[in-house]
Amino acid sequence: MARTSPDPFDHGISPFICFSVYSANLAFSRVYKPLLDELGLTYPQYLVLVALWAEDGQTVGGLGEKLFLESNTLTPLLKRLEAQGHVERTRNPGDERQVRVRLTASGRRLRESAQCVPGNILEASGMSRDSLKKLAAEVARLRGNLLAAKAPAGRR
Amino acid sequence: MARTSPDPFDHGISPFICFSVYSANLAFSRVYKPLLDELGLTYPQYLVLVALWAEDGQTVGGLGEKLFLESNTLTPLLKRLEAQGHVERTRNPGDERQVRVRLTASGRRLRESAQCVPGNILEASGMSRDSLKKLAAEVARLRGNLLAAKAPAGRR
DNA sequence: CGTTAATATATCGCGTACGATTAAATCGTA
DNA sequence: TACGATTTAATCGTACGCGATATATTAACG
Repeated sequence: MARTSPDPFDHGISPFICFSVYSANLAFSRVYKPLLDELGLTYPQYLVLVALWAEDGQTVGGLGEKLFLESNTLTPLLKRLEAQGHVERTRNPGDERQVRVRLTASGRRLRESAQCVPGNILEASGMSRDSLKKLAAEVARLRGNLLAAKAPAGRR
Repeated sequence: MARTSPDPFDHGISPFICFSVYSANLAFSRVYKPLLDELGLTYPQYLVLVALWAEDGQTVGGLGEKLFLESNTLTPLLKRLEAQGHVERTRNPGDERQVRVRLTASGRRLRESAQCVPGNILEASGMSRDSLKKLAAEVARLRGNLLAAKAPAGRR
C-alpha cells in the first residue's frame, strides 16, 4: 500500500513549503524596504532596475520574461520609474508594437547608490554566500517545476 | 524563440536568493489559482482558513502572528471571508479590543472540498515530499533570520 | 492588395501588503 | 479613582499581481 500517509492532513507539508516561500518573500520585502526607501524605490522597481543594469534597452516583454511578470504589472510600474526620471519608454521604430525601456543618467546613477544593498541583504539573511546560492538554486528549480506544471510542455 | 527559455536568466538577477523566493512565490500563487478558484478563495484567504482549520476561534492578532500579517491586511480579507459566509467575526466579550474569528458550517465544509489541493501542489512541485520538507525548513530558517535582522534584539 | 490572425502593450477592477493614522478598550500606577 | 500609556483592530492611501479586455501594429495568406 503506497497509500499516502495514514494522517490525511500530513498533506500539511505541501502547504508548508508554499507558506515558507510566501512568508520568506514578505520577510525579504520588509528587509529591503528601509534600504530601498532611501533610493525612493519599491522592491519590484528595484528588480526591474537590476535587470536594466544588466542589459539596458530591453522591451517590456523582455523584462517580463526575466521577471516572470506581464505588461499589466510592468506598464504602471515602468511609468512610475519614468515619472521618477530613472527610465524612458520609447516605441521601437522598427516595430511600433514594442516599447523599449532605457535607463536615464539618473537611472544609471542609482546603480552606485544601490551597491550596498546586496551586502546588507546577505548580512540580514544570516547565512553564508554559498548556502544562499545553493538555496536559491533549489528554489529556482522548484519555481521552474511549478511553472512547467502550470503551462504544460506541449505548448509552442 | 517565442518559447520561454528554460533558464531565462543566468545573468543579472539569478544570484539573488530574494528573486528566487519572489518568483517562486508568484509561481505558487499561479498554480494555486485554478484550484482555489473552484472554492472561490484567494491564496491568502486559503492560508487563513488552513490556520483556522488547525485552530478555530483565533483572534486577528493571533492569525497575524502565525501568518506574519497585520490587521491592515487581515481585516479586509476576513471581512471578505465573512461576506462569503465562511467565518464570523465577533468581539471577545472578555476583552472587547479583540476580535475572534470563527469558522461557520460553510467554512468547515470547505475543508473537505480543499483536501485535494495539497496533493495537487505536491505533484506540481515536481519534488519529493522529503525534499520539499527540507527545503521548506531551510526557507523558514532564512525567513526567521530576516525577521530577526529587521527587528533588532533590543526591542523590549 | 485586403482581410484576418497573431503579437505587444495598455487599461481596468479586485485583492492583497504595508506604512501611517485613528479609535476604542484595557492596564498601570499614583 | 483618575488618567496617561499600552494594546488591539480598523481605516486610508499607494503599489503591486493578475485575469479580462481593449487597442494598435505587424504578419500571413488568399
